[in-house]
Amino acid sequence: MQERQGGVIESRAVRMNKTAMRKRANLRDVAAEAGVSVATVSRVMNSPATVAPATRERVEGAMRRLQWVPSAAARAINSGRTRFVGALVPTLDSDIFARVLANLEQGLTAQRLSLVVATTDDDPDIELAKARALLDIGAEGLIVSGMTRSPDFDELVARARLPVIAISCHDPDYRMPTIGYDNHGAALAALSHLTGLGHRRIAVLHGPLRNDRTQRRVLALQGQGDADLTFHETTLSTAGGCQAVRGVLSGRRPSAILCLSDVIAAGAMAEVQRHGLRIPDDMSVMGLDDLPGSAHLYPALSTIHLPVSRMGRAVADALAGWVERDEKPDPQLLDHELVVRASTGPCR
Amino acid sequence: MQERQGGVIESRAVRMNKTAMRKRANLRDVAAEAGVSVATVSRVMNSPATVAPATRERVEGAMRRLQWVPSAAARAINSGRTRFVGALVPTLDSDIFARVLANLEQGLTAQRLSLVVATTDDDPDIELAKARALLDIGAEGLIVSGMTRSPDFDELVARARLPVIAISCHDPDYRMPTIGYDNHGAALAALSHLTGLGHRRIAVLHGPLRNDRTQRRVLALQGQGDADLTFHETTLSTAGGCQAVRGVLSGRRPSAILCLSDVIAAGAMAEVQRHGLRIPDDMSVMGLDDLPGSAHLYPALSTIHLPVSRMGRAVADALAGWVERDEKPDPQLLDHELVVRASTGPCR
DNA sequence: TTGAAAGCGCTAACAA
DNA sequence: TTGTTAGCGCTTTCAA
Repeated sequence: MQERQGGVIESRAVRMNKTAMRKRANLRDVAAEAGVSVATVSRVMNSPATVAPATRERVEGAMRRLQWVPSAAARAINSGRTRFVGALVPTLDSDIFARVLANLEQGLTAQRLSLVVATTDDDPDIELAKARALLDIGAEGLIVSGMTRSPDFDELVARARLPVIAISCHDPDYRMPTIGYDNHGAALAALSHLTGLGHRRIAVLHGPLRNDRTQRRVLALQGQGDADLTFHETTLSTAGGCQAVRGVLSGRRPSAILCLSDVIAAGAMAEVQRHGLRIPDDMSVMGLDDLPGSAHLYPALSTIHLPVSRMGRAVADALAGWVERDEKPDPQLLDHELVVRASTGPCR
Repeated sequence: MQERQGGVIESRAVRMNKTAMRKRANLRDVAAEAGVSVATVSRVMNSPATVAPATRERVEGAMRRLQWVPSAAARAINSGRTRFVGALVPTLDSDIFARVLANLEQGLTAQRLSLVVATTDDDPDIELAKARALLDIGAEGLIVSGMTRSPDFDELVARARLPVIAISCHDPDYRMPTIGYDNHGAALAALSHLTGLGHRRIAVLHGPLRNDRTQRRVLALQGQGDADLTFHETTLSTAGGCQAVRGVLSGRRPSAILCLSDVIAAGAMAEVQRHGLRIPDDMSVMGLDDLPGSAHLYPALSTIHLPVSRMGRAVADALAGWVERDEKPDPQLLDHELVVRASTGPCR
């Protein structure tokens, strides 16, 4: 079959001068075209200094003529590296994950790693399926959101001995390193800002409870007996905030609305104002996230700042270190911070 | 070296029963463990029906015991497929791209393709570098934004014979298929909504001109002599909108503000209201994009709806068809649409 | 139903 | 400075 192989190369080279080649050239084709061995071609790629200039030029000419592009798969099979990791996030359609991913991608790029994204819609089964798909295509590490996993997920990553980091949450005892903030504490901080202003009757608006970060925030508040809280679940969107506020205002009116996500708060504020109420005079509105836009709403939204950009960079470094140098990172807690702006005021 | 090979397998298998294996198991290890040939193991993976149940079970047991995970690279080298494509977008930190990518990812998933994302910050050189990186790791196709390319980009994709689609724009004569909307027409539609309401003195707020989509929108308006337009470049953010409005209101006051992106409009509306002006009575504000949140701002933003979700799905189908079945897609123009809400009113 | 063996495109050890 | 060649882990004929 050496014969056959030779024949194929020959016919390719011949055809090439007339019309488009039907197949991508490989190292052997380039070597044949340049009249050198495959090793020399490989050297031109990987250690050009060890190749005589004249030879190198001949090889480079051949590469150009054959429009040769190295095969990533072949390189990967030798190096054992694919140089990309996967991120499993609930949705891409959210300012908060966009910001995490933006920073993550930048941090990974600095380490010459690429980022594959996959969305889970907060469904552990989808997460599992997409994790499988990511492993199938060769992801060297994974980022997951929160701490709700499918049972099979753990077996999967254990088998593959895969670096995995959970983000947007914090729990040093979780079976994989977490890098994130304290959702429980952040929710409490938001509430105590309102109670500190004298608010007692407070409507709490939050997204779907199947998201465990949302769940933690809600649970944190449910433990607080000193305030009169009513909880309203809605979709994680401005539309959800609007809708929930319509419900809130149709009943016994609270003096403040605590939104456990800024997107919801944005919708809530708009709807409150559409009802002719002034913020914060007639109604205080508090958020939680601190999206880039929240400072520039009208009125500017008081909220809890979550360090998502910092988180993105931290995760990039942590995962890169794990993947590249086998350094398993420690769990990392990033502080949240109260940001008082114009949407909250004293109860009256 | 057959000896050596055998010896290594042996020692691995032996060690495995005592302590963790130092290396990931491969097909040969599994075959040896199960007492079958590598071909049989491969069949268990790819066409289980052709393997005797008893044999299959033995093999599956061996896979489990050795915690075997197939190598993506080895599979890729045989199939010539990596099953992922790359998207090059200016930024992830924007509602608009988040929404495109969300739909893109969903569409690709349906075709069993994964999505690698890379950000370019609207810089052709960064785009080129990241395109190289994506090819290096084996992307089978690329999505780029707009029509500004580095000269070397074309050579790169030509050499790799790589399917590439340009999005967020429309030009049937562009050297690669475009799937997107008519930025020129959308800007004109926004303007004519305002002029139709009687507005003549209009401040136009827009993002950085190095983005060619923004540039098209601006150029479209600059050709319009019948209105008195002043242009204000700012950052593509709510903060940018706020800041630009401060400049606008310090000069001769227009009766309307036309923002060529909704994010800018959101900031602009907030700042206008902070100056004590009512929208639309004292000032009309018009957007362009129609972000999910724009309908739920206060007041609800009049804007031009760009079909970004539809675009995401269309691109997914087009690129999948190209990559999987070599069907090069035709350019595709998606219609924009005027959405009149509460932020615009008659000039007075 | 199974196995032997030839590749896939590249890297790297070793020889010349 | 260059070439020969044995792998990397898998798929896929072809034979048995």
